[in-house]
Amino acid sequence: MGKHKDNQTEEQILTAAQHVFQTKGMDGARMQEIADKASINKAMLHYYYRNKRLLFEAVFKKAFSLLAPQLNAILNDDSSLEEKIKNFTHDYISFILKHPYLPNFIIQELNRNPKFIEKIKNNVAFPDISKFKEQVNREVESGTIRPITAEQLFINIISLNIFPFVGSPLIKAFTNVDDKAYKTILEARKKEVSDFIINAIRI
Amino acid sequence: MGKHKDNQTEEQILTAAQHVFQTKGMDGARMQEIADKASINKAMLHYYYRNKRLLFEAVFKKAFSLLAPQLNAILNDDSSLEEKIKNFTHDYISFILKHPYLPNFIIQELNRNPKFIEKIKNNVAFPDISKFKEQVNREVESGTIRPITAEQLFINIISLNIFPFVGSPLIKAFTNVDDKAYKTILEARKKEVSDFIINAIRI
DNA sequence: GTCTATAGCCAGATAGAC
DNA sequence: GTCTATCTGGCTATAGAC
Repeated sequence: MGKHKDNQTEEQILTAAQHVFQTKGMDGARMQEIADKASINKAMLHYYYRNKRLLFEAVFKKAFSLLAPQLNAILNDDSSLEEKIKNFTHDYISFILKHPYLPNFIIQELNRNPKFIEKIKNNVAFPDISKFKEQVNREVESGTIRPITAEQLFINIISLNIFPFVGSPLIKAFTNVDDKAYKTILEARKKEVSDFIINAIRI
Repeated sequence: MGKHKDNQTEEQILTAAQHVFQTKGMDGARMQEIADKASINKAMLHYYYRNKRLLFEAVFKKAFSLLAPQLNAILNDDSSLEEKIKNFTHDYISFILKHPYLPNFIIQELNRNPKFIEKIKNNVAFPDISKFKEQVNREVESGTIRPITAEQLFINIISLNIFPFVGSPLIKAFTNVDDKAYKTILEARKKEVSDFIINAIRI
């Protein structure tokens, strides 16, 4: 960003690239398709981002930096655990309903290249679990929730929130619901998920 | 299968293809790499499977037909709901620990091409949720578990089971654990997940 | 900054000998 | 059935005019 005079073209490219990479993946994406979507020609892509890999990384970093703040909400604020779970599931599902492609994109590309996460750690605000960990441990010790490690609870929370988006084709097929009905189910999960978790850890 | 005289070569190819497709995906996989892994040459791949797409589909169907029976365990047997959840989470996590690449492969390729599931439905035993649905509804009506729709419970169960594998690079990074420690966490989930679910739905 | 034309490479697929 | 050699197309990337 800011290296060139015309930020508008740069943004156009990034938006087009985002769309193509997120639906086709790094290997399946075609520079020509990105150029067409951005209403420019291939040469411009290279002029602005040098090569396909760098363009991809720009898209990935942008996508990741949209997701990270969402996670920090549950990890690093001062509300009670129950409050946090309620707010997080509601906000997170609302957010992903607006960007349904995001979680799958991130996960797919991290699985393709796990080392990639190291590059990201240096570039975007990276969530930190330590505060959440202390909070969970405190509540377990004081007996206000059932015994559970912070890691397991964290995994449960993000599994229940993220998987319904990542695994949607699978779930739709198994439950035999169409796109519209599935959207309704996801909407209901804004409340359903927090109820489920809170019941699970309540004494 | 069975179209050629030499089933051994066919199996060799399928195993090699499985490995390459599951780590690189359809677009990232190279026929040359598959040939090398199978200790044959590229021409043989085409002789046995005609083209890349058909080879991929053979691999995908085989992978899917490994997963489907696992799901039927929770959907279509006669044990109690609590029993089912216990058995399923334990067996499923044990199974995936042996095939950790499987869920991500299935999900990744279904997201890349959602229509693909239609082809699968005709070829492999496909899980059916209707029996599970009746069972959950009965238990909710009789007041033995908290009110929840069968679809939401089903989504919760498979989310808690599958996501920790699919999202492992992400979770490892957030929780700051290495591969070995993560394996331990997954082992613990054989019990952790069913406890969590049963607490969540218990009155 | 933006374009057209093209270089250069690589991967999937096939021909044809054995 | 198995191999080597090769075709063909498509894709990233660049050269160079404007």
